[in-house]
Amino acid sequence: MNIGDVAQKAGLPAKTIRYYEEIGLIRPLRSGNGYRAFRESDLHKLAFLGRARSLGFSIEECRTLMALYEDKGRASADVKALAEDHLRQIAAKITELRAMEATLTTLVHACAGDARPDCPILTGLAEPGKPCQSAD
Amino acid sequence: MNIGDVAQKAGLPAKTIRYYEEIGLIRPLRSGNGYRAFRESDLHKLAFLGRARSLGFSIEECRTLMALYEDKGRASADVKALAEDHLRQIAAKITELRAMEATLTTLVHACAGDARPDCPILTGLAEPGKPCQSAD
DNA sequence: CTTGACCTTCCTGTAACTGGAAGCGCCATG
DNA sequence: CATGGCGCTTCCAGTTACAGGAAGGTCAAG
Repeated sequence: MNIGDVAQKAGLPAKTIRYYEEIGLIRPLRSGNGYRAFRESDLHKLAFLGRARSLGFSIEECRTLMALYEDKGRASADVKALAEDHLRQIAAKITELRAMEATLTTLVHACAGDARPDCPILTGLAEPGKPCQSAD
Repeated sequence: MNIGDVAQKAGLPAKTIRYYEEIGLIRPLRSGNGYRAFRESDLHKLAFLGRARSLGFSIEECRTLMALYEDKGRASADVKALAEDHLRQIAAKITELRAMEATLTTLVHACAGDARPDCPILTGLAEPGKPCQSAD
């Protein structure tokens, strides 16, 4: 399979696939003409990566997940720990976003949104009183 | 005021303040020794920026907000539109994160998390069936 | 033989900073 | 007066996970 085929089947851009090879997540063979020659196993890995990425795992986390996936002697506890850690990160992000949403919603509701210049959103940003955590 | 003072008062790293000057968000004066000389108005702007950033506005959105803030003839509708648009982005992000959270939570609950290699998390990632949207 | 789709590599750019090196200014102490 | 140490300066590199695009090789069809 050439890169276009796997890109189509895995639902990933060819650019991304080349990038994944560059950083060592996959190691496709090469044809005589220099084209990448993907095996079924490469496609399988790419699909795995695509799904892991879509769940928000970072590239490095995906690398670890792939290693665990290929290690037939792994302990499921290791996988679970990684997933739970990631889940905590997701939850934290949601909490942060909800705080932003709440504050901003309040400001938006207070704003008339007409042709006049008076704007509680701007004064809310200008005045102290709401440090509004910016964790990450 | 030197940069250390405003960094302290605005709650922003000095590095960030230099960066904001570099991209034209602020224009502090300079003392004879080459040090940045911040006025109260600069500090005020930095605090404004810090709060806007903490609400998740991008740098470019902050630039627009600052311009609106300084335009005494602005229409509050313009500010509100920007804020509402941002609010939609936040809501979309939350929705996306919640979908990830739900899927991953299901997988995690199905995983024993012991010393055995059997792991529903890995098989869930490996098998097709859950495209798991990765919008942004 | 040419055209066009597909492939290759390489370089640049993104957002919003962070870290660090090299070097000057300023204040205080010995 | 010399020296230390902190604070300031600029500039360069690195971060994440790719995307865009240029320049050029390959392959099948007409």
